[in-house]
Amino acid sequence: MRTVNPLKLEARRREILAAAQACFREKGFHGTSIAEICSAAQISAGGLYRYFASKEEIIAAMAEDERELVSGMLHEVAEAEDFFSAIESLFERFSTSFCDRSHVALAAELLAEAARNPAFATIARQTEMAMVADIETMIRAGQASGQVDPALDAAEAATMLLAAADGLGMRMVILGGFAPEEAGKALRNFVFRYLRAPLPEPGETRERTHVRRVEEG
Amino acid sequence: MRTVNPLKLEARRREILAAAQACFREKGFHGTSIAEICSAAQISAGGLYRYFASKEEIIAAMAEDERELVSGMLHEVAEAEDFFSAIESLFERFSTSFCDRSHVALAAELLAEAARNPAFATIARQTEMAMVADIETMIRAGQASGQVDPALDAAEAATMLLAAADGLGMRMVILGGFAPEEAGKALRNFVFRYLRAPLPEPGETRERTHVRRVEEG
Amino acid sequence: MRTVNPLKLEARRREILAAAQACFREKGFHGTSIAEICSAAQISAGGLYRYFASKEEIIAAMAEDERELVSGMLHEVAEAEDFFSAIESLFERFSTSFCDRSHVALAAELLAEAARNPAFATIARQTEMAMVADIETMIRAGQASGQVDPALDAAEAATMLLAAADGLGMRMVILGGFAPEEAGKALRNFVFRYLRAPLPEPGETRERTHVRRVEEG
Amino acid sequence: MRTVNPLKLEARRREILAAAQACFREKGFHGTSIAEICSAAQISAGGLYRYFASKEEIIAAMAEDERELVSGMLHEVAEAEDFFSAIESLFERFSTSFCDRSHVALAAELLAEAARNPAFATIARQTEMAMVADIETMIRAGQASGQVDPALDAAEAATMLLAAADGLGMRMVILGGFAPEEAGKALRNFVFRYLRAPLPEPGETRERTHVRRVEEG
DNA sequence: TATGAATGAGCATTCATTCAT
DNA sequence: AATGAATGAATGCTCATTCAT
Repeated sequence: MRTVNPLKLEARRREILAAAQACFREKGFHGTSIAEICSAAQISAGGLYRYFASKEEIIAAMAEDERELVSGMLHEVAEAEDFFSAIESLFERFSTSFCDRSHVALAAELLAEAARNPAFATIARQTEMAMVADIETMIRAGQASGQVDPALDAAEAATMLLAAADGLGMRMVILGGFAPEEAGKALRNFVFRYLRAPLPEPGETRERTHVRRVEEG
Repeated sequence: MRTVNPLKLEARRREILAAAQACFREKGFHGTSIAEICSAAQISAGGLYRYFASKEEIIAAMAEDERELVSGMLHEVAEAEDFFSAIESLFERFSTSFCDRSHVALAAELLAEAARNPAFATIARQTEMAMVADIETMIRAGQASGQVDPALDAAEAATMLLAAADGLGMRMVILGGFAPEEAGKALRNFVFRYLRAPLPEPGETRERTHVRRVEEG
Repeated sequence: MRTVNPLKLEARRREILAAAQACFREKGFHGTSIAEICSAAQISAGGLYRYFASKEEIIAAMAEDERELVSGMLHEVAEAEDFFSAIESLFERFSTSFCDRSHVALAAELLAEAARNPAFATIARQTEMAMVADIETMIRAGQASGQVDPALDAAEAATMLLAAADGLGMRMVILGGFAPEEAGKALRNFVFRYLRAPLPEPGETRERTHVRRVEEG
Repeated sequence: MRTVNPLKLEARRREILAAAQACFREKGFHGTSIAEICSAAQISAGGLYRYFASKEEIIAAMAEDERELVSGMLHEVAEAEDFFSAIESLFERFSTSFCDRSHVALAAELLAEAARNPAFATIARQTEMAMVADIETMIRAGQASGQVDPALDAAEAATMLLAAADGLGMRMVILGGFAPEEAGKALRNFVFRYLRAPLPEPGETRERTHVRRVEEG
């Protein structure tokens, strides 16, 4: 008698997911058929349905995978001892992985789907909350160290930061003639201006520890 | 009768477009069938195809309509005599029309489509360029009047602003429990912090014409 | 009050027919839409239906036109005083007008249609009968003059001749690599061999007026 | 189950093809819908498309089937030891299988399609070439045995023979009142007259082995 | 357990024909 | 007499999903 091997099962599941992701990136959710995923994952249609109950579930699982990946990365970044190095590391990741056309296309599609489908909305919300929480932590650290304006609401600022990065990423991909470095510079510029602690009022003698001014324009 | 009536034709076209938009808002591009649009527009399938060559063309026409609407609105706003009143007017519009769930869903879907389909990408690009141009004008006016940091690159700032508004709007809709006023406040807060002219260095005696500080948190 | 001008009506009808024929030649019956014919004939859909009750009727009318043309031509040829010059003239026409790809395509399509549709079959039959009759006349003349074997059934031979020409024409167009001159030569070769009077038996003293031998191979 | 059964697949494919052929024979290519074929083959629309990529491919496959059938038959006939028995066998087949109205209708339609569609043209060309080759062989044998005029170009004669048979078959179907036997007789008459070796000139003493004269008219 | 053949509703699109004007 | 907008049934084809083996 064959015992079910849950590890092998999980491994196969991840293989399918990876294949699906590759397809989705290339052709989008609506442009990818189950048959194509089956081909890519070297599995039969019937077989695939032992791992996922529907196409929607595949998309959702993939989205959740992505969520864990991004969340993990962010969490890691947020644990950097210093606010400054954390934010720098963040920029780097942004330029590195967010520049990919297919990644942004997928994100946009996921967002569009989430706007209609509660199941996806839940996943998106969870991702968002986790990310906001991590960035919020970073910002609070920055506030504690005097690098970030203490008057800012950390949660709001975190959301804002994500929103800006998101919007910029999409513009980068859709507008085409828009280099990743430019986007990176614009984002960095925005972050520092938005978060910066105000200059000390005349007479005050506070250390200038706040986020350094960046060359603009 | 002999005379072709281009007005009536155009009117019918707009009716169909409006019906299509309503369908798309409710169920999305992929969730709406031509038959549904026909039902909504009270026209037969064959009739519809006298006005549009394909479903894609309907979507594109609708997107362009939206483009003209938004561009027009923005242009109007940008022509306000004063930077401050312009930006206030902008916030108001943002809260009023961008709050609509279906509107954002449509925008997200369009974006997702634009990431794959060059025809839509072109439309999106044109919209974006027109909007950036108008906001750039606004920002330059603000820089001239000393309300906006002259060190800022106006075009970059305009793009940034749109990106942030976009990202925020989508978060508002997808995160659900996120009130328009909060989003509005967050956006306003962002804009003023991002655009504000630096405080005069100690010793300088410059009028404090820059964007007033807003209560935060 | 406008009087109906039957001449003008007939003229317009022929214009439409000519336009339709051009379309059919280019794209075939099934590949041509009424709308295309309307475009080509510069007439509205409604207008066209004042002249013809259906698409089928247009095809039929065109076929009948063709019939009259071909019949007329053949009749003219058949009236040549001499069998030999008649048959030569026929070969020339064959090479000239039957070589055209679109002509053969149309003929093939008409034949296919006639095999299913009695209305077309009738037209085809009439054409055929008229042509057979004329060629029969020619052959009889040839028999009278001793150029054609008197033992031949003239009607059968006429049908045979048409069949061979038809089949050869289609092969020429469909097989492609097959020059009109080759086809012409093959046809001529066939006709002379098929029709030729037998050589006089030894001892007979008959003038050698029969169809001259053609160089073969 | 694990094993793919290519035999069963092929069998089902042939079933579908047979059903399609029946439909096409009855109503023609354009008059037969995929739904009708599905009904006849007892298969769903989706199922059918597992075997054929398009309606066109079904027609093409059927045409190729026919090609193999006819080619095979001809090849068999051509291998007869004696020219005379081969040609007799051919006439018999012609009368037997070419007499069928639906068969000729199909052939005519295929020809019409081939005149416009290169894919069909290729198939038609291959069929033709195979048939010509076989008949050419027959004719050469006849020339070797002195039954056929050695002056004839065998390839040309083979084409001519097919053309005549084709044209005659179509006339038979389209003209309606035209019995298979008459057509058969006409064809035989044609073949013998066309192929016959010339009578020996007076003085020559050659055996009269050439094709025997047939009673005419 | 895995296969892949089969399903069948659903889709966008076409087009000969009609008819109010 | 002529227009051209409108019809609507029909078409070829797709694809997520099921199930006998």
